[in-house]
Amino acid sequence: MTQSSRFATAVHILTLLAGADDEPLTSDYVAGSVNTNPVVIRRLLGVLVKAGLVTSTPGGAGGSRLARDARKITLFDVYDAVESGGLFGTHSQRPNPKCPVGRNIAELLARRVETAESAAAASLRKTTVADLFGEVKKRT
Amino acid sequence: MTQSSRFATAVHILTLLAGADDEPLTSDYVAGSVNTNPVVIRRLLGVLVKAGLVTSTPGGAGGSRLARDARKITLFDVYDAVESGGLFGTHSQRPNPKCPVGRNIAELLARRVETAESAAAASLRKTTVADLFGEVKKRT
DNA sequence: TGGATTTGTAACTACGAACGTTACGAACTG
DNA sequence: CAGTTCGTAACGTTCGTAGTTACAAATCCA
Repeated sequence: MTQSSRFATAVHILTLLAGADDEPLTSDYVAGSVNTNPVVIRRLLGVLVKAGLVTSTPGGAGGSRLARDARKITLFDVYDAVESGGLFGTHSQRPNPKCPVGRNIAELLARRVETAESAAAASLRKTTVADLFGEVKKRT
Repeated sequence: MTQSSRFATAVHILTLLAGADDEPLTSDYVAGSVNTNPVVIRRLLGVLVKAGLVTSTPGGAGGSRLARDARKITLFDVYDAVESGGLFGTHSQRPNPKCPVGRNIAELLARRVETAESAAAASLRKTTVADLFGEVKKRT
């Protein structure tokens, strides 16, 4: 499992921005909804800016907004932006190359893992931030 | 990402056992191929025993062997046995319930995440330990 | 122009997970 | 009975994440 909360938090942030109708939201406001420290939010927003999903402006009346239509931001885009490394862990030490299994297992397993990750990615691509915000609105 | 090496190591162990033709392998021998400490292997073997994938016997001429045919052990079985928790992390703090997004986002996201995890699980079910050992043998 | 606001980022602490290691009792074989 | 091996407890190290404080830089508005 990706055992950081970055993906969930990033989705939360983007859903908030999707509902702000292009009004900039401050990291303080977002932190209030996520229930964490504004710096944690700003760190994550920095990554989202680099990924081209968000724009931020400092100063009075500053804040962050979506860089593009929420219908064009999929959950995979979000995952890809904020999580590094795959869904599955790999060997921590290089296995013994003198053993036939040790010499080959990492590569053979990596193939299957990549296939599984692709399947998960395809699934994540089916939902957009706009979809999530739409469901939130329906529940209001 | 599941950032432990337990899944990869467990697959490695089971592939070794699959090639042992029902001869018991010691944790010392397995540790030599995985390139780690025997206790790490025994800890993992304990989990695999509990999951019904492996049997172990102590004493001289003891060791571990597969509890069932390697063709009946899928990568999902292995993952499920040794990794707890999902592929994706969740919010570390409960979001603010006074905010419509905060109140709903965790549950709405969880649905999509479960779907993605199911897709990955289905993919892992397509490969067995016997498949991996077969490919190792082909490369020998 | 000057003060207030907000971002961006560095630095630090706290916490928990994973791994490696040592140690030793229990179980089993020959 | 001696030797082997597992099972497990205990401990230290390392690493990533989250939270916090602090402050410079950028921007807006009166």
